[in-house]
Formats: sequence, structure tokens, C-alpha cells
Amino acid sequence: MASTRGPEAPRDPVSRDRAVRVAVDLADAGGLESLSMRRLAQALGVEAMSLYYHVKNKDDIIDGMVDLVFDEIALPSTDTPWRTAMEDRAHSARAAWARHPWAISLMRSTPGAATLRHLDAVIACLRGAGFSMTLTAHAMSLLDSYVDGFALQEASLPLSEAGDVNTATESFLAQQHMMSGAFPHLAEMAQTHILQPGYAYGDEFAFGLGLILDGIEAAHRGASG
Amino acid sequence: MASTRGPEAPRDPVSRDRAVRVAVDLADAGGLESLSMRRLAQALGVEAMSLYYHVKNKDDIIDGMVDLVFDEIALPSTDTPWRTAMEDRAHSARAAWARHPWAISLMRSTPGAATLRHLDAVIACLRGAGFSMTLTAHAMSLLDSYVDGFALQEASLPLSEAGDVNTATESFLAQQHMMSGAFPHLAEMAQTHILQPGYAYGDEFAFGLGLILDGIEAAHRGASG
DNA sequence: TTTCGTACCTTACACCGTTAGGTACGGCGG
DNA sequence: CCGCCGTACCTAACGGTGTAAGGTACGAAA
Repeated sequence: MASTRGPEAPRDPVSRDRAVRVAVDLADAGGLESLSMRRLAQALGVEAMSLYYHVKNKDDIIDGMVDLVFDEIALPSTDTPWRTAMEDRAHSARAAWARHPWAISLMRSTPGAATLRHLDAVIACLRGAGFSMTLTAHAMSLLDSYVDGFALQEASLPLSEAGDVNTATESFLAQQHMMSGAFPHLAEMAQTHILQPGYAYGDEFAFGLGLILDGIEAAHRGASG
Repeated sequence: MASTRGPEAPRDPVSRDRAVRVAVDLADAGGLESLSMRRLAQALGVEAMSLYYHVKNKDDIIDGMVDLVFDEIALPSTDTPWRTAMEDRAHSARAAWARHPWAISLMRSTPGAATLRHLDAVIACLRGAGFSMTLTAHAMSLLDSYVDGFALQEASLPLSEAGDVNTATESFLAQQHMMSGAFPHLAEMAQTHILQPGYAYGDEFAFGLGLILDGIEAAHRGASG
């Protein structure tokens, strides 16, 4: 009986970090709208108002959640060419956003330590490869916009399972039977391309990423030799 | 006294379209969190529960709001080269998202008529220019991810006014004085680049868009002649 | 004249984030 | 040993949210 709370509940104490971690689990399991202070407290074995001892308010928790997702993104490695480092980072980021689809629409929150660390490492990588400041800013804006935008599209797909997307799209099309009349090109693309077996929207990511990195590489070569 | 409601309140009747339009105005003015059924009803001169006669629920309103923003995006013109059409469309989309920053994180909603019409027109434009189905899907995923991602980044900036971004960033950096120690590259970029007079994040958009269109054009030429 | 559909209304409920103000308890100085 | 104090939790309550249930005034139609 090490606990002072009696023999029946040897729960460990709440902390901001633990609250944020459990909040991420809740959002992963049931979406962001299933995260309330009361439910989070219950998951921690505590009453709602007790959270405010460890946390400023709900936005504070959400800031922490986003920063925790950022912490899952691999930093660009320092001992590989910049292009490999950026490619790996992009895939790692996409995977992180896909694991936590609720997070992508919360980027408005004030950046935390992991977020800043990540940005800093990316700048260091590109500057270390000889990028000018201007080109570094261009490349970061372009890459991050693409990765985040792709994650946003992916999060808005009907379902996350690759196979279920097809059936969901199909039922959507069937539901809107008039579609082939009102939106013939969209219907054609759905039927002849997206609904084909083996198609997965996630595969589109590599094409755009390669194209963007090609363009950045060309701009870099053109500028620096 | 044409109204049957007495002489003092000649308000016109509520409809789904009018409710959605007023909801967009409310969100534009005070952000998405300032939109509640009660406040929307009040703006329409009606009680909250009366809205449910015209609208299924709040999500129904939000779906309509997003579709209304999509309706503001210019369709790709049919009598210009595909590249010009895509460029104009991208700038129009960015401007629409910038006018309604709350909308970009709501794309998860089920697509409405304007959204589908837009998608259909983009497919028609590219297919008409000789793009294969595969390349059309690639190009759309890439362009939309970039445009939406850029809008998402832009919406998460501290303030929308170009001049205020700098002062906000500056105060942010000053507040985190340790930053130049913990995140030296980020601090350097902020001081030597972003905080320089004349820098506006929105200007980054054109660089990435041009680079992406160059790449798509090269892929198209390589595939079709 | 009765009936009906339209467009609005009031009431009520469960839940939300958060303010205000306790309370049990381990460790500390005296 | 006693009293104090900070830590970590608690209950009660307030104004706000979306919305289910059901009522009401009224023009038009039967």
C-alpha cells in the first residue's frame, strides 16, 4: 500500500504530459469531438476540474497534442543528402498526420517545442546543403504546404482503410446516380480510374513529392552551380 | 402591411440558402467559434429551433458554408491553355480560402454541388488538353494539395494583414528570447529574411505554383509528345 | 367550415468549458 | 509533538451549446 489513497486505486498521478498523451489516445480512438475535459478526466481516473491544476485550459491541451504529433515526425537526418533527408521527412510527416487525422486541422495552435525544433532542423539541413536563405524559405513553404495539404485531403476521405475508400466512393456515386449526368468527367474518372482495383489515393503522394523535389533540385543547381 | 406578422417586423422568410449565407458572414466576422445556432437565428430575426425547419442540423449548415466558398472559386476557363487555366484557378482558390480562413479546416464535410462542379471542370480542362487519366489524377492531387496546404499555412499565421505578421512574429521572437540559443537557424531565418521589410508570406505561393506547373508540363510533354 | 401544410414558437435535456471555493494529506519548521 | 503549507484532488454551480419533443398561428385548399 504505497499509495495514500487506499488499497483499491493505486493510480499514478496526473501530469500535463500524461494528460496530453491520454488526450491524443482519446482523439485517435473517437475523433476530436469525443475529447472533452470530463471524458479526459475520467480516462485519467480523476474529476474534470482536477485537470486545471496541471493545465491552463483545453487549448493548452490541444497545443500539447499537436506538438506531440510533431514530435513523431522524424527530424531530417544530418548525414544524408538533402534530397533524401527531405524525402524521408515528408513521408514521416504524412504517416504521422495519417495516424492522427484530427491533428492536421489544428495547426493553427501556437507552436510548441517539438514544432520549433523540427523547423530549425529543416532549415539547418537545407542551409547546410548550400541553399540560399530565399530558396530555403521557398522550399520549406512548398514542401510543407504540399505535405500538409495532402494530409488534409487524405483526412477528408470517407474512410482510412484503402479498400473501404473504394466501396465508400462507390456507394456515394450510386447514391448520386445523377452524377454521371451532371458531372460526367468526375464520373468517368471515378469509374475508370479511382474505383479500379489497386488504386489507393495515398499512392499519389510519391508522384507529387518527386516532382517537387526535382523542381527544387533544379532551382538549387541553377542558383549555385 | 403586406406581412402577416404585424407592422413592426417586415423581415423576409428564412431559407436554407439565406441561413447559410448569413452563417458565412458570421464566421467571417468572428471566426467559426462565434457561430452558434442561437446566434445565427438571432441574426436572421428568428428563434434557434426555427432553423431546424429549413436545415437538418448544424453540420448541414457547415456543409453549405464550405460549398458556398467553393462557389467563389473561378472555374477553369475553357478557352485558354490548360496551364493558364490552372494558374488562374489556383490563385482564385487561394484568395477564396484567404477570405474565409475558417473554411479550410472544414473540407472534411461532404462535398456539395459547387464542389463537385469544380472538380468536374478541372478534370474536363486537363483531359481536354490531352492529359491521360493517370496524369490528370496526379496533377489534381498535387495542385489541390499544394493550394489547400498553402491556405492552411496562411490561415495559421498570427494575423492576416501583411504588416502585422511581421510585428507579431517579432514580438513572438522577443517573447521567446531563448530561441536564438535553442533554435539558431530558425532565429537566423526570422531575422535576416522573414522580418525584412517587404517580405510577405503570401508571395511564396507563386514560386511553388510555378514550379509545380513546370513539372506537370514536363510530365505531360514527356508522355504525349 | 373544417382540414392541412407551412413556418414559426416554447420547453426541456444532456453536455460543454470554466469560475469559485473547498478538503485530505505528506512533509516541514518549531 | 503541533501547526503550517503546498500539493493534488474535490463538489457545486453558471452560462453556453446542439437538438428532441411538441405546440401554435395562419393562409390556402377541400
